[in-house]
Amino acid sequence: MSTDLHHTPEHDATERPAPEPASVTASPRAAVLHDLVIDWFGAHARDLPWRRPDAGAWSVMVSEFMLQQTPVARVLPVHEQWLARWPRPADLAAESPGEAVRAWGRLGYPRRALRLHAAAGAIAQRHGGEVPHEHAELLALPGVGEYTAAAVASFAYGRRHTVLDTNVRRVFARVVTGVAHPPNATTAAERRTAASLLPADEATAARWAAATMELGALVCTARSPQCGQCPVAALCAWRLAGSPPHEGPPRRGQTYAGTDRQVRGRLLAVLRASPGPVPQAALDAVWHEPVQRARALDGLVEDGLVEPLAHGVYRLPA
DNA sequence: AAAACGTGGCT
DNA sequence: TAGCCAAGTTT
Repeated sequence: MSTDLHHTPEHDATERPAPEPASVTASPRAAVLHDLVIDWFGAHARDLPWRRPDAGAWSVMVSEFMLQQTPVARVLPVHEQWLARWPRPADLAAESPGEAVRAWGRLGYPRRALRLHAAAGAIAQRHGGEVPHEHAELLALPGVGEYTAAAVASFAYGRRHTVLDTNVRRVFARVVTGVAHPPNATTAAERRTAASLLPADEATAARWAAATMELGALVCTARSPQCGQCPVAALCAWRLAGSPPHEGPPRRGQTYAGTDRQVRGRLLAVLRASPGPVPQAALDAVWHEPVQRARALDGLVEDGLVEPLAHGVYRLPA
């Protein structure tokens, strides 16, 4: 079946200080896979602002923060506004965190705005204003986890990293493992698969990362995969197995209505809409239940998303 | 390691 | 309609 797709483990550049193994001979099937997906990418990749030749590392980094759990279509306009307003990390760092939260708009998970603002500050202070090249340095920035560090290093600087996001995980689950969906949490086996398939050549690896992600986003989608358009349908383990349905525990579901998250969202929406401080009464109006409302507001203050002023007045953090 | 953390479009 | 899903990170 697909066993020879992953018989030549290579090292992820995540372990960069260690000597890079001389180009291990990739299996012929892996090489074919690389070519098919990368060629497909060349013909079908979307023209996204953060992928253009003139896009800098900062543009890439802003996009990666915004794209965490948020669809491309919603990110596009906000990303454009951010880059126009804050063309460099130092520009954002010079603003108040509250302005970052306000400009985040309705992208969701506004703590990302706070973390991106803090990351910009760290970049301005510790990295001379330039987005760092090293995976470890990126990982040390607030809001940057394993995925985002690899994505920025790979997409912005062409470095060799396993970029394992939900799209890539799904592509590998199907093409390599032969199942409909990846596990709920990333496993060591998935990391091994990704590492074994990572092209030895740095530039090719970066291209492969973007290409597999795009394939998952456009063709090998979660709901209704377009296998008829897939460049690797002929060697996809899942297809060859007859496209069996998902087995095992139900996929991660999220409840929202009635949760603290919903209340937080409403409270913050009021704060964002107001240019200045907001009286308690305006916040009280968003949710009927006082205990939950107070808990949500406390949480926002705790997170640094809201700043309490004297006598029951609140605002976005200055 | 499980759960919290927003928002909106699609089926 | 109700649930699924979207380039995850943090605690």
